[in-house]
Amino acid sequence: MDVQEVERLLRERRLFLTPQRRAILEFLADNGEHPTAARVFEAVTREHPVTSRATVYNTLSLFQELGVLQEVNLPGKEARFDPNDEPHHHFHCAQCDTLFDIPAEQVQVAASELGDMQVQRSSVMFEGTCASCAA
Amino acid sequence: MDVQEVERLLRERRLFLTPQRRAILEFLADNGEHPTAARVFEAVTREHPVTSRATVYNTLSLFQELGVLQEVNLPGKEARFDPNDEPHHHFHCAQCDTLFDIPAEQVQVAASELGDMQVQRSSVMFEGTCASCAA
DNA sequence: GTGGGTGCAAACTGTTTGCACATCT
DNA sequence: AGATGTGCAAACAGTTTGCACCCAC
Repeated sequence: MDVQEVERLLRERRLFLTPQRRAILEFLADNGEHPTAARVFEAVTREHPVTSRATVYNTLSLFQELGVLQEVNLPGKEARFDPNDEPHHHFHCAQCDTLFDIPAEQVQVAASELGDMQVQRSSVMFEGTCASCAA
Repeated sequence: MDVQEVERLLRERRLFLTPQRRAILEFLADNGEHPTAARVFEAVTREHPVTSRATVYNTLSLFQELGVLQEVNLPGKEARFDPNDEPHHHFHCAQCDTLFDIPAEQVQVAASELGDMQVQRSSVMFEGTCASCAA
């Protein structure tokens, strides 16, 4: 997720890059931790004490529409947001609940016999125990 | 998901096979539609008019603990429940929102370089347009 | 000036919980 | 009999919505 790129997309749609949006954007841009909406809110209010949850959710939805952000859902967990725009998959550690990115090159998915279904995207979720939990 | 098998697992744990549990079980057993909790509730109350949502949720959780049921989550959607105990993956049609099972044999997932992560399960979610929506 | 955007609080949805009563073995 | 399960309603968490005010262009 690239700040410049998002700025361009916003301009293209005649949408403002407000301070709140910029703050959320900058927080996400260099964040590999798949934060929840609550984490984003917390981080943003640290710099912008007056910010509302609604704005955070609005912005997260907007960024999803712009295609620069993806929502990841796990049963019984809050949604996590994933700003990684390289094609990739995920590994979820059942012990510590961390979500890791797995570069697409490291995973091969091959499907035969999907009939007439048109696949636009495929994502793999690995479940298991991460290195530090295994130790 | 096999009725006999679940009965056995319940007995093993000294748990009752109550009429409600049986009704939920039978509804799920031959159901390939990945129903939501609400759909299960609806179906069960058709035969057992007095049944509570709580019981449905309790039972669905119990069945998950027994390992005969899996929850499938998609962003912004209610949880779906999947009684298919053959290893398989999913195809989600973005148009009609249907969730299809894709037998595991039709999909190959190969991962290299997962480091010390211990993979216990992996599931692939395909997103796209199903045959009837494409027509 | 005018289309967005924002904050706030209330609404909403899906799910969980607490508790008295009922049921299964 | 006694553990387990149930229904009900209230609580809950996360998210969305309505609305009045505000701000960037």
